[in-house]
Amino acid sequence: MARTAGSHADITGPRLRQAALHLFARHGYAAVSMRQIAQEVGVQVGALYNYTPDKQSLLADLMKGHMSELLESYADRPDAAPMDRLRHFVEFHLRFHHQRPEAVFIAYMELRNLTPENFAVIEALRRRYEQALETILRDGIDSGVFSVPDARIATRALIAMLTGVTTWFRRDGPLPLQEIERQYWQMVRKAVAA
Amino acid sequence: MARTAGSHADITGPRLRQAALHLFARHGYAAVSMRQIAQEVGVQVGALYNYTPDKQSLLADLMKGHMSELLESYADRPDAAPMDRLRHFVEFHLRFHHQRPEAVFIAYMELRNLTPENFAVIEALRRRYEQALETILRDGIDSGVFSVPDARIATRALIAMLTGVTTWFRRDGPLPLQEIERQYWQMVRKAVAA
DNA sequence: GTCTATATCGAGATAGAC
DNA sequence: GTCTATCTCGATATAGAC
Repeated sequence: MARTAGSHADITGPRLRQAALHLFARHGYAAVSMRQIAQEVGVQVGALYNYTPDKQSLLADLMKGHMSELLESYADRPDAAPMDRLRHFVEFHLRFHHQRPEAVFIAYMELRNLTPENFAVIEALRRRYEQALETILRDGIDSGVFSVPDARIATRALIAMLTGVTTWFRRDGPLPLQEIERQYWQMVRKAVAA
Repeated sequence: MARTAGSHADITGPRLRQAALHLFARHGYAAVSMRQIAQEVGVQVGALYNYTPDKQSLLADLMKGHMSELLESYADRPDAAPMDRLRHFVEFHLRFHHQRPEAVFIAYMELRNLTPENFAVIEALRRRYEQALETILRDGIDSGVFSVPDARIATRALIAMLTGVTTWFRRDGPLPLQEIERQYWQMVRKAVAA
């Protein structure tokens, strides 16, 4: 089974995605060139276009992949008590985002650089995720364990707070993730408690 | 007092800053060209360089101006009760940021596009502002009215939550700013209360 | 102070040989 | 599948006339 010299279909694809993720997160989509990405991957520019039709698709695919994975990974427990579901959401959110800081960063920094069509797709996925938290809050309000004037606003406030962790948390910093989880959970719990 | 035909020193300067603010916020620093800015201002590209040595300085000046204004506008009341000071901070933060959504957006989206020297300056200003809130929290912890495990982490959490408002709040939306203030204050107060 | 013209560079993307 | 070479375009920035 002779192969064409220099053929590496199975590894160049993933490497391209990884390099783009890394560079987009670090310098921003608009500031990164296909040439830079090619260098990081270790191929020439032309070769990249075997794996993506253009730069925009590269960004859109990264974001769609991230958001899809987020939604697939999250599993609500509609039968559990709202307080337990909220705690589960907070832990899930912090852990999931902690494991992919670059994808998270891109997902909310590069929305402006999506074409309108791609933006609509990402926005719909993001909205679905927010709905998950909003539902928990509404259920808790209905059963009297939570007290917030507007579940929609509280949802946005909590997600902004939780996602903000990725802007400063460092894996090799003084605090373990578990401690961050504990402290954020305290604040979230108290903020919405009845 | 004859003036050179086409001379508009006094208005082109401010217009340049305004156009850059608007375009950077909308499309991102790296995605905006000096040509676009010139078109928005209503002059040719070359004329812009009478007002800024280069594009980077334009960004840095906008950010420095914003952060300086933020720090100058905020006045703590160190003799007041921590709870009152916290409330004052929350209201100030929401109102100030509400009045300049574009500058706010740039201030935390374009940090990556600053040269290391400019970044250091902005970062120091940002740190000083965070310190203002952190001090309030520490004083409140000392006097027993607040209860959070770590004032530094709580500071970051609260600022992320409050600043997040600018990503979705619209002046012409269904909710007045006053209502937003009320709801966020409730959540902040409860989150850090003893 | 603004204009036109231009120098210099690097961008995204494609063609065709291997 | 990757390479080299290239097309086309637009970027930042500057020079010199008005």
